[in-house]
Amino acid sequence: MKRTLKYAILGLVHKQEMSGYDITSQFKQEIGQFWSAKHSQIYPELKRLTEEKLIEYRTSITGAKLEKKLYCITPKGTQELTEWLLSPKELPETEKDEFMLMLYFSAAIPKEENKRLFEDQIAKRKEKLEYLYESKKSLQLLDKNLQVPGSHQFGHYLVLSRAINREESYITWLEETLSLFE
Amino acid sequence: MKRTLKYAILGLVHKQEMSGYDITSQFKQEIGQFWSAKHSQIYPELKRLTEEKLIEYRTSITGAKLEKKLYCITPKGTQELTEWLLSPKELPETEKDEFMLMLYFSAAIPKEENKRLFEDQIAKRKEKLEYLYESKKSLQLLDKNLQVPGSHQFGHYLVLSRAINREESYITWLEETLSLFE
DNA sequence: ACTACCATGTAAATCGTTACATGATTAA
DNA sequence: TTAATCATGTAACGATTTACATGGTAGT
Repeated sequence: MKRTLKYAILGLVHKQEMSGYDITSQFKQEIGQFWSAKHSQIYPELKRLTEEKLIEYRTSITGAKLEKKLYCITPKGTQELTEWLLSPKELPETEKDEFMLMLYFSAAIPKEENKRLFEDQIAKRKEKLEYLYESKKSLQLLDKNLQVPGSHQFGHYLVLSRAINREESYITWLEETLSLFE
Repeated sequence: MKRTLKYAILGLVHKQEMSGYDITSQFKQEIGQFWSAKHSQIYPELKRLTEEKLIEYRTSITGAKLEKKLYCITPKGTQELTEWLLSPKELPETEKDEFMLMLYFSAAIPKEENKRLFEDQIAKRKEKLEYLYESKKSLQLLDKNLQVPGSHQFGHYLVLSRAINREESYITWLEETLSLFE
């Protein structure tokens, strides 16, 4: 009875009118670091939220025939979104990480293989971090007051900032731990 | 076709003979920070792995009638476990975090409410961190050479160490970000 | 013409949680 | 005797992914 996708969609259409395709695109942007869904999950959820009268849509035509449904939030939807936003969030008991699961059993493989796997993971995380730095740079060009609560892009800033912090601290730990093998 | 639970179970029964109940208990310990499953998912998976001849079991009786099935890994199971351990792990596109999803939309609620939610999250993460520190302390009493690769408890050390790093860096970010609101 | 992208949906399978269901053992 | 823990399973539901399925638009 958590229905987090429901609130993710309500939050997005609260910001502005959006199609299912637009929501799918958003989950490929910054917020996708912390929540996402495939279009095959989004379209049925949009239908359900419409039935629940939390959102509604108008139809817009692009070109000659291409139809899209632009969803916006209803007052009832805003009410439920606000309640969710204000509710304290419990910590998940488990934050799954396949690499760490592997490490837990890594006594079963040779030290050299362990080092190789650490190096591979560090390279991948550094690549992702570079991409996050670039995203933050682009965002800063758009908005000088980025770090001020209430600035237009503050939500974007928060997720990028935390995504960077998450990667940086993971990489630091990987590097420090790899050095134990040397 | 990922079947991560399969490898989690193979890894556990590779360490030592174990019942479904024992596996469930393990997921409530350190490794549960990075992977877990409920018993309702574990028992069917044990059945499946047995059919696939990756594990096998003997029956043991406690007291007068209480039966338990003690599973161990087969050579075929060890083979598949090793292949998985040696394979580089892709980064997940999304590492879900409901608190961060909320923050992305938090422009919709008052600054004071934001601060309250940050403080709540910091308190919860600090409480968890204290528990992790205590676990590490207990582990250090068991094993002086903890931080040496190859030490008996090295797998435990790695997961605890990373769990602590993860909480510490999250808390640091939360505190720094909260200060932007002041 | 062709490619990348826009746009929406459904079906099937898998993964994961909550609830249902039962019974034994151990220590206070 | 009663509560906590040991022990194993299934059923129903919900969440998520992969695959199936179709067609339009815009730029080169």
